Amino acid sequence: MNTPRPRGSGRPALTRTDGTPLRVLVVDDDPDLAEVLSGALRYEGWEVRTAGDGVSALAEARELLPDAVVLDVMLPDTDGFAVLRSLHGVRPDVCVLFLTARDAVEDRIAGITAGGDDYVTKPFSLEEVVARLRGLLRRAGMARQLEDGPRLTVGDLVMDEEAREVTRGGELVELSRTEFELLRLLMRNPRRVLSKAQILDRVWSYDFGGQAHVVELYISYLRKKVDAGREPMIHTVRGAGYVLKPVTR
Amino acid sequence: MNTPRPRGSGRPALTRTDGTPLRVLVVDDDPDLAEVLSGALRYEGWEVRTAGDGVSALAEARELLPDAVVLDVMLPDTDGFAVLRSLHGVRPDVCVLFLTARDAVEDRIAGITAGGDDYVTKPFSLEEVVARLRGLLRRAGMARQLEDGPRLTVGDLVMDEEAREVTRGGELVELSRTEFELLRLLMRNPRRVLSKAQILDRVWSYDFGGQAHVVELYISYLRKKVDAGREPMIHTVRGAGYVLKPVTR
DNA sequence: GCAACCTCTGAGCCCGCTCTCAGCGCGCGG
DNA sequence: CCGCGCGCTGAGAGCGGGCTCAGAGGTTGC
Repeated sequence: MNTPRPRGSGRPALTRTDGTPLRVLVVDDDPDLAEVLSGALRYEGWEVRTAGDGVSALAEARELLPDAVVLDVMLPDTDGFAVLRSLHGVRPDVCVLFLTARDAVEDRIAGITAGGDDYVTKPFSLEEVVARLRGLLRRAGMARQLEDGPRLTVGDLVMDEEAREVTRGGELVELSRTEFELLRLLMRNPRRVLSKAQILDRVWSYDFGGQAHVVELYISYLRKKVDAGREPMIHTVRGAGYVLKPVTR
Repeated sequence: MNTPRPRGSGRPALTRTDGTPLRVLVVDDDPDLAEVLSGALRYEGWEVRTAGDGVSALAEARELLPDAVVLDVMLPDTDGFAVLRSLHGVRPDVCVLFLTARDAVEDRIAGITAGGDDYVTKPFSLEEVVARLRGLLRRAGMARQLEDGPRLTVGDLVMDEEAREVTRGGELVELSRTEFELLRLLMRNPRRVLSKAQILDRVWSYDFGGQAHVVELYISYLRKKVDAGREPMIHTVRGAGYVLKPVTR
């Protein structure tokens, strides 16, 4: 069996119920942003294509028949509503994740997302986009691997993404938003060393100007809450980064 | 058995007694509104089609043989009541939910709805449409899952949707209309974090221009009535939204 | 026509979260 | 064994999310 594993991932490719990889179309008029997004999604196992405006998005969509679309609301030509309608015309069950500026007309977003669709405000972190997209797919029951539910488990550490709840050994661990996203990244990459730069890229929004120092800080917060008094699961690899490992005994 | 689960909700798909998904036809001449409605209904597990006028509505109906129809009374070509008559010709037991302007001729509506059908006045909230439609289906005994009755239970919190009655620990909790709808949304998504935007989309009418601030306000109202003095069930997840959870002990 | 209620707006406050800075420990290389 | 630098952590400032109160406008019912 020769399933072409997407580059980089280490994770098995996301596949649909028929075994073919999940397809996503990224639509944004900023080519840099589109590139970053498509890179991250490819890394996650998606088959990705991009478009820069509404018209070419539709053309691509007709050809690709994507399972999901990441769609900037502000496009040079069309408006989000029209694109959405056309997309649903091409494929009624397509999942759409909107990208929108924070103070952009939120009222218009309200309503667009009324179905199963979702949105993320700029500036966003890659982890957030990836997680939302996974959420959409899971709820749509499209991906094989995701059908077991929104649970993430490493050792006795369990994360329920929908309830935003984390427990270790059955005990509830309360986390802030950033702590939660950092831990999610670690849990989705167990036993793999992640550099501070990688972490910064995925957990913090792309326009974050600060130093990699915050990563250390948040790792220390996580340790206090997750490892507190217990056998540590978060390990420092000096000069390389951090790893999350289940306790081996 | 491989029934393709329609997108949405993590709720089981709405199915008819023979196991196939419930079918609904949405008829409205405003394509944006039709899109929003069909999105929401698909999310709820319906198989949806749309039409923009009376003639194509009939054509679609003959093909789809829908279990229910969401029907704007004001159509460009025919009037809603003529469509209704024809629909009943296609399928006598079809459920119809009318959409109508507030000051429309209420007496005519009243006459129609005597037959078991229902109506909602514009502007409406999606939760309202969805709930009414569920009510129709339940009364018609068409959906499998709904046969157990209009009761919604989370912990010691119980909602009777038809009687519009809520009790916590046996004590009656009196709620205003908006409070009721907000709580219903929360109760239909227990243990799942809902963002303020999501809540706004579903509980407030689609033309609501205001800020997400109202959601906070109504959450605080709900807390005073539902959580008053008791172990809290409504929880804030900072930067993410709100969750309703049964008290864990 | 009045009273009660409901809904929403705006302002102000509080507090949790995020991040900066600084100092210290400790591992590692010399 | 010493010194440097990476990593850890405590303190604290600033910010912004979220809560509450007060009140205006609208609607319903008497």
